[in-house]
This record gives sequence, C-alpha cells and structure tokens, in this order.
Amino acid sequence: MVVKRRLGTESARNRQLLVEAAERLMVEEGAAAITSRKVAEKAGLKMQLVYYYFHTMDDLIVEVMREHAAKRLKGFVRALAAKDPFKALWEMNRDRSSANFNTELLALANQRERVRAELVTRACEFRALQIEAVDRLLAERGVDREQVPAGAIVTIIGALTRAMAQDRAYGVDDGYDEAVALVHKALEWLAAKEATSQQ
Amino acid sequence: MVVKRRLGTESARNRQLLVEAAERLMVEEGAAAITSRKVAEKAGLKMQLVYYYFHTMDDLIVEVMREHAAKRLKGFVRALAAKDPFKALWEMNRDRSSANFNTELLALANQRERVRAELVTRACEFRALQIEAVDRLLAERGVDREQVPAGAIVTIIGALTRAMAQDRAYGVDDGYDEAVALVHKALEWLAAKEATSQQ
DNA sequence: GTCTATACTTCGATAGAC
DNA sequence: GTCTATCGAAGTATAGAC
Repeated sequence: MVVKRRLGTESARNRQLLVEAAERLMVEEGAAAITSRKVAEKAGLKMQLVYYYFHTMDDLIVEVMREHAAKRLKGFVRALAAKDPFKALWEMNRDRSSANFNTELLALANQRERVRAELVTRACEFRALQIEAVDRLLAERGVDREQVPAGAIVTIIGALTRAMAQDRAYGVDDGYDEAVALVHKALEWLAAKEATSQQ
Repeated sequence: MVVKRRLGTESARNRQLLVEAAERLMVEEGAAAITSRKVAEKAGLKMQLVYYYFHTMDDLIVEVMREHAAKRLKGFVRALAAKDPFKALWEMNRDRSSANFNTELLALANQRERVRAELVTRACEFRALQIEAVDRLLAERGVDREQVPAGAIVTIIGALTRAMAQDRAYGVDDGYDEAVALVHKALEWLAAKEATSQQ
C-alpha cells in the first residue's frame, strides 16, 4: 500500500474531466454511483484511466471534495459582500445541490476513513470562517455577543439548512418556513432586548 | 418481479435474528454493511436464509425500519409522560444510536426507492405526533401558538438534534451547547413576551 | 426450513502492449 | 498516456436436494 508504482499526472485535461464527472454523479445519483466504471463512462473515457490519474477511488473522491470546498469558499466570500449578508449566508447554506452533496459525503464518511478526515477538516475550516464573519456582523449591529454568540447562530442556521436540504431531497419540507420565521423573530427580539438593556 | 415463487415465513425465530443483525449492522457499520452475506454472518446463519425470509434486501431493510419506528414510538410515549416533557423530547431526539440510524437511512433512501417511501411515511407520521404533543404542551403553558407555532419548535429541535448527531458521528460537536442555550433562552423570552403582551 | 451449489453482475485494481 | 485483457472479491438472487 505504501509503495505505488504507477504514475499520476497533475493538471491534465482528462483528470479534470474525471473529477467533474464524479462531482456530477455525487449530486445526481448519490455517492454510491461513484465507481471507476461509471465515472469514466460519464467522462467519456476508459475505466482504467481513473487508476492512471488516481491511485485509488479514495484519492478521486478526496480531490472532488477539495474542488467542491474551494467553490464553496468563493461563494461564501461573495455572500459576505452582499447588501444583506445574513440573508445571503442563509440562501447560500440552503443551496440544494451543495447540501445534497454534503448529505452524500456524510454517508461516505461512515465508510471511508480518508473521506471522514477530509470532511472534518473542511467543516471546521468553513465553520471558523462563518463564525468570524457572523461575529463581525453582530458587532457592527451592536448585538451583545455574550448573549447571542456567533457560534450559536452559525450552528442553528447550519443545522436548519442541512436538515431542510436533506428533507427536501426526499420530498418533505414541512415546517421550515415556520421555523425560519421563528428564528428571525427570535433574533430580532434578542437584538432589541440587548439594545434596550444596554441603555 | 411481480410474481414471487419462494416462501417467506412470518414470525419465525431466524427471521427475527436476521432483522436484529441488520439493525445492529446499520448502527455499527453503516447501511452499506447490510448485505445478505454480512447480515447472515452476524446472525450466525447461512446467507441463503436471508432470501428465504425476505424476497429482496429491500424487504429486509424495510422490515428493520418498521421495527425501529415502533421502538421509537414507544420511547416517544414514554417521554411525554415525563415530568419535563420538553427536556425528555430533546433528550430522546438526541439519542445517538437512533440518530445515527437515521443518518444511514438518509443515505439509503437516495439509492432505494422503497426505503425513501417508507422513510417519508414514518417521518411524517412521527412529525405529526410530535407537533400534536408539543402544541398541547404549549397550550398548557399558555403560550400563544400563533407567535410560537409547535411546528416551528419541532422543526428546530429536530434539525438541531439531527445535525448534532451527524456531526458527532465523525467527532465534531462544537457549537451545539451554545446553540441549545440560545434556543432555550429564546423560547423563554418568547413565552414571557407573549405572557406580558396578553395582560 | 435449511443446505449445497451456482449463475450472473459489478466492483477495485493491476499487468503489460502500444 | 491510453489501450486490451484479466484477477479476485463481493454482491444479489435462484434452483434443487434433503
């Protein structure tokens, strides 16, 4: 396992085709559909090329995760620059294909140790970024972050959007409008309470 | 596919062994580990017996889901009878193995139509029960259910517990204590606000 | 009800020619 | 870099003897 004989070539055209095919399979048919044969077929290539560019299927999947995380990060930066960053963050988090992607990753992570490790790394990294950004937003709006910590908001929004995306994937989205309305209301009231209690 | 020739026997000892083995595999090794060979091995039986008691693997899995749902329902009724039903509901929802079980089901549902159908049926059924129960609890406490609808609370608690269980499964539980504290605080304030605004 | 034996499929991965 | 050819493991499912 340690010594690998075959070549892996970086930044070649076919390699990129394979990664993109795998990413599409993940969203469209689920992680279970990412097999060497299906990925190659979707990319219009021969199955053996998968093993030319990646030593194992794990390597392919980890690469897909990296590229997906990079895209997500760009979207995050864009959201922060929007007029209403909270809304933009919310919308971004509830993006369907991205959330679907994450659901599949959760399943994969239960079977593949390397996927689990990569998932944890990316999740913590992204979470830290989100907390930092939300904390700054709260400070700008004069909210007491001891009463309403950024970590809590990020966690609640993340949980709601993730659960909603999962439920929608099999055709259920009851309750989320109500829940979101309640969260908004609660955040407003909390902010107002803090504002008045400081005066 | 429609006509099935072989026999399936109800309520036999080995059948129950197989269902229990499958359920343990689901929690311990993930849904992907539920194969005819592994289930039989875990049950100490021959692989072919799986196909004697269940026409297909889908049938086995659906049976596992049914028995799991039945257990869950019993736990729910028990939680409602507790001194602090809200807390009991929360604790029940965050039960690890049950939540883990659900995470695996989500993945399976993306691949197997019958699992998806069964999952939706059980989820809606359970959700309706929870809403009914929470609504009654809110009424007893004099909370205005127009401002704080039971559906929203059930959704938020469900999303938080599900996300927390998923994250914990791969070793992350940052933020949930904060989030839960904020939810508790928000619920209290909402209730208080309603109480005063009614007077 | 349970066993032996087996058909068929798909998977990950590799060897070696070109 | 890409192809033909191939292995061995594991999966679902069935036939038929006992």
